[in-house]
Amino acid sequence: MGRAHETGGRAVPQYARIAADLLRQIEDGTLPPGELLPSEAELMRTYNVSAGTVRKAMAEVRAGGRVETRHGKGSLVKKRPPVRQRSSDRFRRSHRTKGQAAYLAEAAQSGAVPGVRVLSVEHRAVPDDVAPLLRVAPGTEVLARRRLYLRDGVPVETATSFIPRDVADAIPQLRAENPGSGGIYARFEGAGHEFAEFVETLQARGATAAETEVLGLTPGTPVIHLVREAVTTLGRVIEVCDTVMAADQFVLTYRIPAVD
Amino acid sequence: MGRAHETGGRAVPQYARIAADLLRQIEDGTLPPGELLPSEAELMRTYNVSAGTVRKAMAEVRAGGRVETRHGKGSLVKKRPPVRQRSSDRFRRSHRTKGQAAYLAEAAQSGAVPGVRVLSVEHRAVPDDVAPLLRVAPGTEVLARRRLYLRDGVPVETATSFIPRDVADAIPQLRAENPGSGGIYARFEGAGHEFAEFVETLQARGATAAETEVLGLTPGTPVIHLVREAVTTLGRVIEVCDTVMAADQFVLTYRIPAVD
DNA sequence: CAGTGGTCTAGACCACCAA
DNA sequence: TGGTGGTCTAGACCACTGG
Repeated sequence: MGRAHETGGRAVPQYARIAADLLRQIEDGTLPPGELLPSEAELMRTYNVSAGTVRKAMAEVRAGGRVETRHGKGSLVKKRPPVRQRSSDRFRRSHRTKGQAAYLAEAAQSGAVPGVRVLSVEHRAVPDDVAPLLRVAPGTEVLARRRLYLRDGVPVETATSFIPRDVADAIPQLRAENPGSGGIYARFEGAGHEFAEFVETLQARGATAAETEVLGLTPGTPVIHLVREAVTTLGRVIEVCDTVMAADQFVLTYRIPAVD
Repeated sequence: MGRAHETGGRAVPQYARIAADLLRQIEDGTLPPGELLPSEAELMRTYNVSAGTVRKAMAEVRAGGRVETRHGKGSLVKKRPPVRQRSSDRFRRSHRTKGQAAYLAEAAQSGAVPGVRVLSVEHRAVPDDVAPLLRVAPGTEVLARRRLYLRDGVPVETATSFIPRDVADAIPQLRAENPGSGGIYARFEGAGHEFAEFVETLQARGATAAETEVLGLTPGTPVIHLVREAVTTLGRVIEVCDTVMAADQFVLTYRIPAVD
C-alpha cells in the first residue's frame, strides 16, 4: 500500500510530495532559519511511509541547499542561505595596493570570518586541461599553489593556482606559504606584469567523492567549478586558477559592459 | 555482511566506491560517449550488493552530469558532456543588427539545433525578488515574457523577462509572441533605449520539483539560476530576466577587464 | 515478451550526539 | 542511554523500452 498510483492515482511519488511539503514550509517561514526539521522517524509516522522514502525526500530537500543535516543531531534550516558574494570588481588593483587579496576584499562585505589554509606549494606536471590555457605542452612542470578557503571555520572553496616555471622562478615569494600583502596578484604586478583581463569559465555539477571529502559536503551536493585565466597586457596567461566552490555558499555576479 | 567497515575497515561506503569506479571508467574512456553503462542488475551481481546500494551509486553518477538515464533503456554516457557556451559577448549589438538574438548567436558556435517556445506573454504582478531590481514597488504589474529554450529538441533552459509597464506599453512588439528580428533587445534599442551594461547574478542549486518537471530533469540534478539586469545609459533597469538552466548543458564564460 | 529503471516496504546494524 | 541520521539487505510491484 502507499504506492504513488494507489494513493489517489497521482503520478507524483510520495518522496517528492514530502520534499515539496518541507520546502514549502521553509519557504513560507513555518520552518524558520535555525529551526530543526522533523526527524526522519517522525516523518515516517506523520506521512505513514518507510524509512527509505523519507530518506529520499530528505536527499531532495538537501539538494535545495537551504537545509543542513548533521549526523546524530538532525536537519536544520540554514540561517543565511546564500552567503558569500563573488563579484566582478574583486580584482581591483586598488584592493591589492591596500593589501587586500581578492577573497578578503569580498569577505569584508559579508560579515563572516574568512580564513585560508595553504595546502601545498609545489612543482608538478600541469594538468591536461590547464596546459592549453597556459600555452604550455602537456606534462610541463609548473608551480602549483593549492589552498582551502574557510568561512566561519568551515571549508567553502578549494583553489589551485598554476603558474609557468619561468614566471614563478622570477618571483621567489610565490613559493612561500604566505605570498605577502595583496596576495599573489600583487606580486605579479610588483614583478612588472600588468593585467589586461581575467577570463572566468564556470560550470555547475554534483560534487565528486574527492570534493565531498575536502569540502565536507554531502555526496551529490552541487558545486561550482570555476577556472580563471589571468591575462597580461602582453597577451600572456601567467596564471590559471582552478577552483571548486560549495554552490550553496556563493552568489556570483558579473557586470558585462554593452559593446557593439 | 558487506557493511562498509567490514569489507576492509574502510570508512568509504560501497555506493561511493561503485560510483567512483564508474566515473573513473567514463573519465579514462573505458566507457566511451554513447556507451551503455552496465545495468543495475548487472552491477548488483558484479559488486555483490543489493538494489538500493546500486541505485544510490547511480544517483551519484548522474549527479556528476556525464551520464543520462532513460527509464526502460539504461544509462548512457553523454556524447558532449558540457555543451552550450554562454559567453560575455553574446549581447553584442552587432549580433542584434544582424538579426540574431543572443541565444541564436551562441547556438551558431556549438553546432546543435536550437529552439525557443514562448510559454506566455502576460501582464502580472512582479515577483518580490525582482521588484527591487526593477525599482518598482512590490506587487506592481509588469509585462512578463516566459519562454523555454530547447537544444536538439530537449528543454535546457527557461527564461522569464520582466519589463516595467511604461517601457513595455511604448513597444507593442514586446507583447507579440515573436518580437521580431534581433529579439527584444533590438526592440528596446529601436525605441531609443541605449544599453550601458548587463549585470548577471547567478547561483547553483538542486532543481526544485517544478523545475524538474519543465526541464525534464531528474530530481536533485543541479541547475544554474541566473538573473540578468539590463541597464541603460540613463541608469535605468528596463528588463530583468530570470533564467533557470540545466547545469550540465552549459558552460559560462565571463571576461573581466582589469581595473584600478 | 524479457529486461530495464523507479518507487516502496520492513527490518537490520552502525556511527554520531547529547543529556 | 535514547534519539538521530547513514548504510545495507531482500523482496515486492510498477512503468517504460525494445524486439
